[in-house]
Amino acid sequence: MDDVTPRLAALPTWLLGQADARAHRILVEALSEHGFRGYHYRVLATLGDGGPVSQSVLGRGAGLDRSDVATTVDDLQARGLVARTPDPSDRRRNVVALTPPGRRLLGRLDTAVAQAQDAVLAPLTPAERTRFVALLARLHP
Amino acid sequence: MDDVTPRLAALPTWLLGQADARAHRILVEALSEHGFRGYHYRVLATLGDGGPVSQSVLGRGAGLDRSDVATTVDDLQARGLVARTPDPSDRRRNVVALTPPGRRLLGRLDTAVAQAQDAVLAPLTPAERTRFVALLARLHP
DNA sequence: CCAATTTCAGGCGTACTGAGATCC
DNA sequence: CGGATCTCAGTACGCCTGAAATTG
Repeated sequence: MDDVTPRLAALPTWLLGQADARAHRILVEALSEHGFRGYHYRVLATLGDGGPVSQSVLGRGAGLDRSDVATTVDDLQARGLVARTPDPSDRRRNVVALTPPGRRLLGRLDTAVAQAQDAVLAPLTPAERTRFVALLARLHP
Repeated sequence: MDDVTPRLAALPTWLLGQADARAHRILVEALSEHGFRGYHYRVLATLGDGGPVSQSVLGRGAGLDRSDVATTVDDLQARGLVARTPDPSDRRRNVVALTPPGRRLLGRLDTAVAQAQDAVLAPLTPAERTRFVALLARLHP
């Protein structure tokens, strides 16, 4: 993308958006080859880290709106990748957990995502990647 | 966002997406206070830099799809901010140009965007901002 | 005939809002 | 009662595709 106009090219947020758009495309491509979208991976990854949780906790961890958690978990449940069971101790809650097939899938998606990361960061040297990620992490307070 | 789960927090693309989502929200907020969206600003900024151009060139410069250029220019034309005239030398083309009100508006939007930038980059020192932007610029080959 | 430009209709994915039902 | 949780319907935005009409 070398034909970015001067004014836009001078905007950090524009650069950020461009870089994220590229990363997003590569990531989406990697996931869609397996038949999934970003929401699916975020939910699976969050469950893989945190174990069975309520949908509200799941949404906070994965960065999904309360409303989108429901439909995403629906999808994953229909494919047998997560189990949704009412919490006996608080019947307002649904407890969502990875199934064994879900955990196996998560492993494969992790590999695909790792390869996508390398493609995204390919223009940077290892030292630059470290600095870049550190600055990124500082960027939301 | 300190409750990001470990697996996602370890992904550079995830960090990139988070940072961009925050920048995007701040930018959208700043523009919508003036009654405009991202597409509007991108088109105005591109016209402000490059002068009158055809819609295809405009779309390439602003990073808009061919299809969205038409409706965005429609919007701006209806508000009297751009003028769309057929190119006499190639009647397939529409030449789009800023009107005086459009140029004045662009100045105000530039100010609003500049303030949004500062908000986005606030966590970084000036030296860090420079390094960050330089790394970002390297990130698409 | 082929290529470029514009326009139209529409889909997909992410993000969000409001309202209602259920339960603590 | 207030407050939390989940579900559903609907919206907005950015990004993209396919097809048609016009012109070079």
